[in-house]
Amino acid sequence: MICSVSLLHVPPLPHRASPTPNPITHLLHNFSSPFELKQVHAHLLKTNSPLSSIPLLRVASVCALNSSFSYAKLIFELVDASEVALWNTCLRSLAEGDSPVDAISLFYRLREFDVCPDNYTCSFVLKACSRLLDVRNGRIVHGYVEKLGLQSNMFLLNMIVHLYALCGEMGVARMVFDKMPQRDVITWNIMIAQLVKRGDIEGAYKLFVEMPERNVRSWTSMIGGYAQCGKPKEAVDLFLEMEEAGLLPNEVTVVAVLVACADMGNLDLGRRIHDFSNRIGYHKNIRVCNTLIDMYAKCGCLDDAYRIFNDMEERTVVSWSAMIVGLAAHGQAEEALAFFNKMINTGMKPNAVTFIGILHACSHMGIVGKGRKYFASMTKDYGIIPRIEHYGCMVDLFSRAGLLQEAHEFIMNMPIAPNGVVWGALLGGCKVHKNIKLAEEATRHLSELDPLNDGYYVVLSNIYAEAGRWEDVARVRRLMRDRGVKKTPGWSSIMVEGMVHNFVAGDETHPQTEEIYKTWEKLLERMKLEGYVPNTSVVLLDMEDDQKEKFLFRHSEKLAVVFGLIKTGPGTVIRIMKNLRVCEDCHAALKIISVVSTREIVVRDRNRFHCFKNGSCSCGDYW
DNA sequence: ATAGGGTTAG
Repeated sequence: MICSVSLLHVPPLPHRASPTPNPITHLLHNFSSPFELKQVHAHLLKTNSPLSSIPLLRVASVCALNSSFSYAKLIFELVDASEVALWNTCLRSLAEGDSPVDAISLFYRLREFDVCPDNYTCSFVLKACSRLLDVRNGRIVHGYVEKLGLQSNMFLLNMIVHLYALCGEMGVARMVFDKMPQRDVITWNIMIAQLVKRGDIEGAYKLFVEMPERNVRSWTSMIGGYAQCGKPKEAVDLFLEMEEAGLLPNEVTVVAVLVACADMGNLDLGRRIHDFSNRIGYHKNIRVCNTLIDMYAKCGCLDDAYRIFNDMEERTVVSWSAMIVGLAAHGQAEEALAFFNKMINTGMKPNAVTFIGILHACSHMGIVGKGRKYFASMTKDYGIIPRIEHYGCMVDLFSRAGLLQEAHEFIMNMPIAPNGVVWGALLGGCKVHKNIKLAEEATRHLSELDPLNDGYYVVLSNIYAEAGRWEDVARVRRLMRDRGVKKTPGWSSIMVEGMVHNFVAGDETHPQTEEIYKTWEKLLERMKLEGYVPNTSVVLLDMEDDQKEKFLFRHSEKLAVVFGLIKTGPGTVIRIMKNLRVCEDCHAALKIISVVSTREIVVRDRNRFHCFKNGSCSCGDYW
């Protein structure tokens, strides 16, 4: 009996669609026991089927794994190829199939029956270990690699380093890495990517600097790492450096740098990457488009986000969710919900993030009833178990709407432990709706859950200040000092001609400070004619009103807007980024500025967008 | 034969 070698490459393929639903054919390709094999065998004899219809390697694998090892060997005698090579092919299909454990079992049987593993054998078993995160067997295979004298095979050592790192054994990975007589780019890249994944961006950067040569993947890992850990500036700088070095970004690089652009609101670079992607063809890539949607939405350009979404030939749940989350952040609740309906109608299944967007939209527009409905529907209709984020949205929804008691009860009845964000949402509602008692309750939990977050102390002291309880304000201040908590200084930034200009309150460091304040004075006169009245109650210091006005007029977002008016031509949209939330006075001022300057002003707040146009804001003053 | 990618509440 001779069989054609092409048979060797018939994979087990449990998924293979059989044109004729013949149960025997099906069994032949999917059997997993010698008993089933006998049935097949009997059938083949009866029908006199050609031998070429038999997937020999699968037969051998199943036999070997089911204590008919010698039978398996017999099969291999029929084939004109070396025995190890045949076993290696079996191992590979097992390692890459949906039962990698079998590859490991087969490996041990090979040893039992004196089949000597070679470098390929080891590579496939290591692959199986990686897929299973099985470091125990990995260690054993590592031992064999050394015993077989393969300890200088870079392929294998790379896989071993990768395996240890994947399984969280960074120390061992590092030791193997350090001991390697030679390393290639991949060795370094494996270490860098794994360090980044474990959040050790500094460790990764050290290796990145140290490595003798870097390829696109090395750069991409670092850029992605910085983008992910909230250091978008570093990510962008590295990206520019990479371009300088003459390397061409790939799709993954583009995604990574776009995430950074989104985070820091760097629209200029984001647009440039978009152009580049269109030129080079990356715009056909779904992930690139999803990230572009998010980038544009986070940079305040919903129209552009929508254009990307619209032009996509294929969309995933992420594309839809990115749009919904973006619309929610812009306060366009109705549109967000309309999007959700369209999404459902196209048969797309929403996920947990989709609902974060939906609930976010409801809470920002105060549509409590709908929020409740969606929260219930999420589990009932889509089987999604609410996560802490969803509970946070609900507490925010109730709190903003003034349903503070309900919010409190909701927290007490949560099936999972509330975190700082959840109590923080209640605290925020307490400030808007002036409820000192519940604010104090929230604060009690917050000083346990998130004692170093300055924001909560600030809100509480603001609540006291508004009520004129200055001795309590002083007490909170003391508490902050005792705990070493410092108030984050507010800043606003604006990008002009590719340069970021940053302003803090009362800023006098900007080279054009004088011009800015002069322009502000002139602007202020026109604003007052339009009905602007400074709202000094937002200045929570115990002082005279004219003093307060001085503080008020030097808020960073006002300075940034004035600078934008000076530096950009008529009709240009002014885009501001802010690290905290917009104060009530600035909010009122920006509405009026949008009228007297006939400009659109988009402010990205700590957690949403305000789009000021013709005297009103997209948030509908509910924020 | 060996290395990666997006959306997330305040």
